[in-house]
Amino acid sequence: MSDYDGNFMDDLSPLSSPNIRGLIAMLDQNNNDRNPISETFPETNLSTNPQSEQRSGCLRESLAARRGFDIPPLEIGSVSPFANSFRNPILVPSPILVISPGFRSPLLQSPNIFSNSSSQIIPPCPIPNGAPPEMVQISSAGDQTMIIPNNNHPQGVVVETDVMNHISLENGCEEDDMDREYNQEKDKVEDHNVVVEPSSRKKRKMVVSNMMGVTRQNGTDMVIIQVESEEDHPDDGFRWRKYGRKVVTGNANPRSYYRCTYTGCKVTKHVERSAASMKLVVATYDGIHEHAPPPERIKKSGTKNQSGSSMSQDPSNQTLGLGRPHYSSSASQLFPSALAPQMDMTQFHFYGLSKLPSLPVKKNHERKIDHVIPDGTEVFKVIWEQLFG
DNA sequence: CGATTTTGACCTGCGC
DNA sequence: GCGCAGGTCAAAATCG
Repeated sequence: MSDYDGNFMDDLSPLSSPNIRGLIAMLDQNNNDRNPISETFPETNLSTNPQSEQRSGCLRESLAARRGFDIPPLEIGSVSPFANSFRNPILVPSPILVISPGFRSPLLQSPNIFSNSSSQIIPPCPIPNGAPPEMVQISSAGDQTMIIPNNNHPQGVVVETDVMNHISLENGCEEDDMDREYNQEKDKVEDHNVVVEPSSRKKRKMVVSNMMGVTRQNGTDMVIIQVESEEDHPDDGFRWRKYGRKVVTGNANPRSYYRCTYTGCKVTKHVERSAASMKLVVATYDGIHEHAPPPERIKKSGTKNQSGSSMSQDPSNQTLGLGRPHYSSSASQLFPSALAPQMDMTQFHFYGLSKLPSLPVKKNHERKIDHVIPDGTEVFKVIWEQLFG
């Protein structure tokens, strides 16, 4: 039996899993004079399109001024060297949070930090004063949001954003007042840089956002994660059986469909290479594992993991880190087990990571990944510092 | 021989 | 009603 099987349930004591309401109350106490994130996050998006930046920027500032806060000016150069490649006004640049091989972050594994969020009304989280736009937003349940200031990360999380392109097309997804206000005004702006037609019910379900987000949608258990991986099916700790493969429109790379092989588990996922970059694998998880990951199979030396179904003894292997955690991972080194926040990432969406309009794929145009998080735990560390630091 | 992948056919929902 | 697209089924093939 693995460490995980033996210990992880013991780590899930109520005290070790402060609920989000409590977390945010703590934040409020520490950040009384700061703007709530729910009002702030539209400004976290950056434009890389000079024209739309000009127009949307004015709108953004106008809206922000009405809300009583300032928006720091954007320096394009501080965002990403390939930000300028997104200039097509009808395309939404994909958010990029590049997670390197070996990613098995507690951020993606702890099951409870935002648990039961759909039924709660959560006060908005504050963010630091003067927070720059280069930040990773973590949001949940529409009214739960965390933002990770990008520049707090020692190596800089790669986040490409485009000004206020947060368009929720979720059927029944509630916009907050500012979003609604913004979208109404945005519609008046010609040549705004997003055109997304909700042409079907499935498409309506998607949320287009150029920011990296972690959000749980009411009534859904879908998570979309994009990672850099050479493997077509990166290890996520669970065992999967492939049951289908399909080429979908907008992506020449086939999508593979997997089902969790655990008896009774109905979690499915599909995995495809990003149309924008062959380096990126987009995994969409549907459902929540109600079981622990199976013990890791012992990989015989010299044999390939034939199934591609995610079992490996090699800690350097690619992981997506969904489901419940192996606390033998670096997570347990970052936090004492009793403090390690619990969050099941199958309860969140990473908006805009896969359901975005296709990016232009240019031959000989290689999108450079200039910053890669060496270990996903760093992402969580940043969140943790924001919450309790 | 069991587990897993492959792949064409089929099903379902949606827009027109 | 038809066509399209996404998702699933299931028999055959493959692998260890």
